[in-house]
Amino acid sequence: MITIKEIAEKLQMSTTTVSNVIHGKAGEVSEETKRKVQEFLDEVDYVPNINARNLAQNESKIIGVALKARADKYENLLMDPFVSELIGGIEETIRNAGYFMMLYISRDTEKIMRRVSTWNVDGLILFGMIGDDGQRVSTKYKKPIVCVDTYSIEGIKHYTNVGLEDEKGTYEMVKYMISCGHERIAFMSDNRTGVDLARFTGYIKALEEAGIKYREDDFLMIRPSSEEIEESLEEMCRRAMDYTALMCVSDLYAVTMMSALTDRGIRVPEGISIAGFDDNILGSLYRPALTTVHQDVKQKGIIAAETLLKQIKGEETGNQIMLPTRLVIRDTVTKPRKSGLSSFF
Amino acid sequence: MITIKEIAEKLQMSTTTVSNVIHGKAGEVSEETKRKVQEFLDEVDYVPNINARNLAQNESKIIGVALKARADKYENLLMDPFVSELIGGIEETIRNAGYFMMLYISRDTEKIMRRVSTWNVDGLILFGMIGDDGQRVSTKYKKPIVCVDTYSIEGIKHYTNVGLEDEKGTYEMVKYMISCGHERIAFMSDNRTGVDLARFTGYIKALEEAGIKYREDDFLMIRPSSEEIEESLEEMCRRAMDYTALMCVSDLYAVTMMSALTDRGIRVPEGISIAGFDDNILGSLYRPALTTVHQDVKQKGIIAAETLLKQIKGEETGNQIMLPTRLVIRDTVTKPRKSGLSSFF
DNA sequence: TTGTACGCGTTATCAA
DNA sequence: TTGATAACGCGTACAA
Repeated sequence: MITIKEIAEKLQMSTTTVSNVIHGKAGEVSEETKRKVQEFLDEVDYVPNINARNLAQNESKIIGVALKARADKYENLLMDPFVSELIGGIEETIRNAGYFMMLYISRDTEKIMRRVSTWNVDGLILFGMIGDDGQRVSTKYKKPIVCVDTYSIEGIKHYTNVGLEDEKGTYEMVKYMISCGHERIAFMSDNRTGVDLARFTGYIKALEEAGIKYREDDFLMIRPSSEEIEESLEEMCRRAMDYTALMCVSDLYAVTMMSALTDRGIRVPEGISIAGFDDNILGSLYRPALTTVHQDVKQKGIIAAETLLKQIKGEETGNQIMLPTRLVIRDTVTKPRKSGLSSFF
Repeated sequence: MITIKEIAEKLQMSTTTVSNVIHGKAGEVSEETKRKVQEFLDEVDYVPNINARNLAQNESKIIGVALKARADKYENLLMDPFVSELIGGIEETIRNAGYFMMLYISRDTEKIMRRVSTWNVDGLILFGMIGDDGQRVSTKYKKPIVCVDTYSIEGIKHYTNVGLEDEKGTYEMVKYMISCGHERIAFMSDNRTGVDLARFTGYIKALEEAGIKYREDDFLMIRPSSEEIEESLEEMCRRAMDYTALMCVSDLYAVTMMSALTDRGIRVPEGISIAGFDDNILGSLYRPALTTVHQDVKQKGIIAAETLLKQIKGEETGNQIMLPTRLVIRDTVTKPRKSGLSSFF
């Protein structure tokens, strides 16, 4: 690793001159020396020491991306197609803007913050925060922050959330289900906070609007941990049979349920209609193809990164950006079956 | 961001003492001052500046992870479940060892190298390299490198490849197909290099061993770019009908083909048997559940990271690590249909 | 146009 | 047991 100092020595000139050439401060240096330095630079393949540069300039050109994993979900957060697509969008945008991406995953907000502030990253993108996580972060960390899909950011200043019309998405889908003739519609998720809560709210709203009464039983709470999943699926399938349609909080759960139901001899949509949310590869490749609520996840990542870059430049960005959803009608929601499920056994 | 210097000032002592307390050099400092410093440290929530630390110690604690995207595959490389699972394994291992992960994606080896050497990362994990990419990288970049799934690393020194028994995997699967009674078995992939070539070779080997003659037509070359995919799938389905079984190079293609065939009224496995390779969520969730060759992708990531960390510590690691595969027999490979496909129309 | 000298925050050396 | 001081490599204000 050759240093500026060494180069200056070899070339019999000052470090300032070399540095100036490197940074293309053309006016400050003669053509002659410029050429000489440039040649030597190429020859020895000089790469600056980032640590020294960052230390001197007090910036890092690094964007920190911190994912908070939920203990009960996926052992490997990146396996979630949603997460990887999101990161893909972020990475691409950051890279094109000349920044680097530091990826960090943890279940523990404290740990995340400790690590993140160790690296003096120029900005932060947070995903998976719940409750007052966001606030705790933003009081500790004074640089630009953009959150993705966070539903608890009231009253915080330098803080933008990139979210989705979650409520509207399920609202429209459930309304569509009702328009198909369904009256007994269950909702399935693994929790009732944040994004999931918003989607649930849309479901409730559509039911209410149609004069359908919601009972607590209509919420199917799946337990996705690998030890419990089989047992939980068994319960989900049993309970699902009381309904003619099932609104799932994600494509993953929708497809998982279709598989589980198929294994138990229940056909979709003949036995029960199912809708998902996300519109990812899981649902589009499955047969019957999944009727779902579309969101552009990559776009979400791009917007999040762009917003953060703006903030780093000092621009104001507002503190809520809502991306639209769109119904994707495919083959898993049809008219309800006539009678009980008994005909399917 | 409070610094050691400031702390030392406030506490009326030297930076050395503070630094010693931070690093737990217990013997060097009295209990009394140790306690005093520790208290203050907790109070102000001190976090070290990594740039300064790295500068002083001449290391970065960063592992670069460079993914080379193929132009014709996925616009968003991270959407590939394989890639995200791999990265998940790497990230976890790196993090637990106190390192950070820098993620960089590009199609251009030169660009990757330029970026990567700017960051003086302590080591490099490369994925997706083909041909002499690896060599070009390793001549320019003198620090530890670990490649994943690279098939062209002969004669390179500080270089370890973490691969898979690709050939053995398809060999055993095709052998299994043959044992089920299949004689007309096609192979499907989108290229014929690296990993795909190895898997193809296993297929050929199994055919030869059974005395089945391979014709060039038996290789179904899919074109996965989004513009061509529909047309290509049409062709794939048409050509697949000449066979009783299809060995796909990945679960993604296997499931894609099952969907496409289903859409055309061909049932799997009644109409045609299909096997995949990878054993990811796509195949396990699909119904009929996919018969496939299992590989532990997360483990691959873990091994790659562990190997790199060893190299960084100066240990020798050999230059080929081969992970095992395992047949996962589910529902998509059965006995061949009796006659032509006409009975299915 | 070029060079000197200092600061960035930390760790390490060596003297007190 | 503590403290001064010198590195680490780069950028830059200011002097020459």
